[in-house]
Amino acid sequence: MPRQARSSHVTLTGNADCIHCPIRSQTILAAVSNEALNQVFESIHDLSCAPHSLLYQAGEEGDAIYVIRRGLIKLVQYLPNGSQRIVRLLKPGDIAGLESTVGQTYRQTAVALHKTQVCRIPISAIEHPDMPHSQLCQQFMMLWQKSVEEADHTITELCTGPADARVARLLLHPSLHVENGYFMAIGREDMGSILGITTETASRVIADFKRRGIIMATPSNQRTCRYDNSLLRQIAYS
Amino acid sequence: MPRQARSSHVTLTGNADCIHCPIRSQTILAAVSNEALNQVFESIHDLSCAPHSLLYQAGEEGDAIYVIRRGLIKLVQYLPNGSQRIVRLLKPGDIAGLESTVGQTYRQTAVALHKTQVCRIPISAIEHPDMPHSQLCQQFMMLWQKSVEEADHTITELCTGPADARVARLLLHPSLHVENGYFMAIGREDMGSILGITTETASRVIADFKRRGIIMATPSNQRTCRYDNSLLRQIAYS
DNA sequence: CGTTAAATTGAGATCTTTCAACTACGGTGG
DNA sequence: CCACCGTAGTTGAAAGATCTCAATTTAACG
Repeated sequence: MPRQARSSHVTLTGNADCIHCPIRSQTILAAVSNEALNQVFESIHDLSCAPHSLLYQAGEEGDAIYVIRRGLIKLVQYLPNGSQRIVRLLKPGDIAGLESTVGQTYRQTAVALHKTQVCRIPISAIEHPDMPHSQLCQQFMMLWQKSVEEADHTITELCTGPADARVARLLLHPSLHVENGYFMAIGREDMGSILGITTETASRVIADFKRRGIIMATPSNQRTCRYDNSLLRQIAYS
Repeated sequence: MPRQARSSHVTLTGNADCIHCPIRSQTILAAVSNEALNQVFESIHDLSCAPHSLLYQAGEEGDAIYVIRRGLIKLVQYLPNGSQRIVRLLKPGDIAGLESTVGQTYRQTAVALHKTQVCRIPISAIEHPDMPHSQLCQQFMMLWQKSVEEADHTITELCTGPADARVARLLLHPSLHVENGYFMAIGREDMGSILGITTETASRVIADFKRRGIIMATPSNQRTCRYDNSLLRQIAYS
């Protein structure tokens, strides 16, 4: 059963400093000139999200997109029967709430998995007359394409095959990858919601992987885990 | 194991008659004036696809999009281990090969399920200087959004829960819906590939539905089936 | 150090797959 | 016109995987 957010907090860090943003070149704002950016600058905000905090909820009027700068966001969809399913994981560089740019309400609920930093860019900023629409359009197309690809990847890799293969593929997933040989730790319940298996099964598979030495806890950092790439791959792709 | 296409044929019916096309208003060409259309007209072709024929294959250079006019198309993705997974079903009005508009190779293989008619619109036509780029851009955004939504729907509804609920949700899916109370017949193997279950399980569930009177064959038309909407819904959403 | 959430584990019930056999159907060629 | 053949669909039985429910352990945090 879905649990309600408890200590959830989204705090306004302040105005975003897009001009000096180190990852701007990797976002949709890459194509926007400093001059244009100055026009919309004030409406763009830097947010800090505590674990379990909500960026937005499914059904809300979509008035902004969110660029993930740090951490992980899950897009959760609730089913008619009350259970939930995680549809996508968003990592730094990804964008949440794209549907708001085509006038849609948010399709899923966006929840921070870890402590997360995001940039909130209101639709009004995107549609500002000084913004380079044609270039932005190209950028958005690419983002859409990426979303579809990611969703298709979820269907083919994370919803297919036995539980151990799914878990292995999830651990190999780029969103969880931090550096070579390490991945982000992720709760068993979330794991289950992504893979369409129960928490217990996820736990059993992970426990088994640990026993077999395929993954091992990193004592120094609780948030990451070390793994044996080739063994994981073998399990993931029989 | 994936079977190779046998009698597969895609035949060129001739140049498309976009000007008189009855469904043009529902496609991306809605926003294109007759004048602009006349410029690209010759490159747009009307194709007739036999069952099992290929529109394009995964990995091919994407040089056209395909508007489905009649019939059903499946987008199939092959997994490293050789098995296949159907990622999406496309019905009349949908578009296959959108990724070609952003310079990508085709991500999946597009195969006709039944006898199908499509319109092939080359990228060159879309990018023709006389075409209304800004409007087309809007249209494409909506199409992308629809693709993502469809993919997410597949994740949450067709890859989640017990086999009977999945089958029920598939039968209720808009792509299979022909008219109130009827849906398109679909092979058990394809069913399995969409739902992530085996052919046998799909067959058993369908046989069970038939015995319980939830669905019944339509004697007059082998291609469609009648169903009890409320019973199906009950099974689909416990 | 106590409290609470998360993770783990066990055992039995349930569901799905696997493998194999069998049936129904539609076309083909004699 | 009919026997033959291949494909798709169906069914059974046993093995295997996953889920459920419940108990327990571990970790996290004030």
